[in-house]
Amino acid sequence: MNRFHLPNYNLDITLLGGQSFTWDRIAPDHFRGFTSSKIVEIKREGEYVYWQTYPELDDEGWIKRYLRVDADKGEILTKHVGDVHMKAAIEKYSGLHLLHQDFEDTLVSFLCSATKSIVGIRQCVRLLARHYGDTLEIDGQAYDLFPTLEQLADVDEAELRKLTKVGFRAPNIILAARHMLDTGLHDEIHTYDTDIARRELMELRGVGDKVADCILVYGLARDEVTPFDIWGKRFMVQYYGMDPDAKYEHMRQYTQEMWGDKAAWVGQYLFEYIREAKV
DNA sequence: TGTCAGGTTTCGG
DNA sequence: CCGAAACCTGAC
Repeated sequence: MNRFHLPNYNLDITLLGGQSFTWDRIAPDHFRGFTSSKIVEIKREGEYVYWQTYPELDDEGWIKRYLRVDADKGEILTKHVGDVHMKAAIEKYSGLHLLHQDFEDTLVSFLCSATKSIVGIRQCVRLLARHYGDTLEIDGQAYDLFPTLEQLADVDEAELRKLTKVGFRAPNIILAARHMLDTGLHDEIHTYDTDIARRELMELRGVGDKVADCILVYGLARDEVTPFDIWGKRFMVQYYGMDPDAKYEHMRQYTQEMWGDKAAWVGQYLFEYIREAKV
């Protein structure tokens, strides 16, 4: 396997937290994940990570982008460590990092997420991969890949519901896949300003404020965005005295003022922190 | 068994 | 605009 130096990067909380749903811990500090194009293996030993990509081997550019190894987390965190809640979150999860996943996979993953727990979303994406994704054979072992937009655009809705537990989200997934292929948005959106990208995403059925913001952060690496789910609302209320009835747009404004272009990082830390705290 | 999730849409006021 | 109910499914 390949390796590079990657200190202070917690694979557990980063790969298995609320960002991605396609990673499994196959041994302590050892993970395997799937995307629509790759099976990936990552293992930590000390300050190094050992890794391999399949079927294209040694795709260092891809993995460094996915893990965002170039993001200067030190600068991001020292800037906000003066905040008492962030200080506690950083002490507990100093190795938490943001991921930059494939846009298409992120879109479909978060279309599955509405009113589902992390466990439920993980089940959904595995069933999607099992039934609709390609299979990749590595050392005689078969692995499922995340389905592509082309594959999802062609599925039968009734069959999708029956096979995958996506339930009422089934038509949203199919329509989103077709919309992307019809318009080319999945290629173009990478170049759009964040507000324009959000507006385009929210045109999709099944994409509201929160899902759009998740896709912006985890699939397009827009660091100025904080997605607000129930946990995000909780930390805004409990830590920053926000009115429990505050509207999404109001919370967005407030975090923009507090955290600016690092809002996604701060939000991710507080999210993992309050979620673990179980309130 | 019943309730409620890491939401969004739709419908009624 | 704003609040409330319905929606699939699994977990508690």
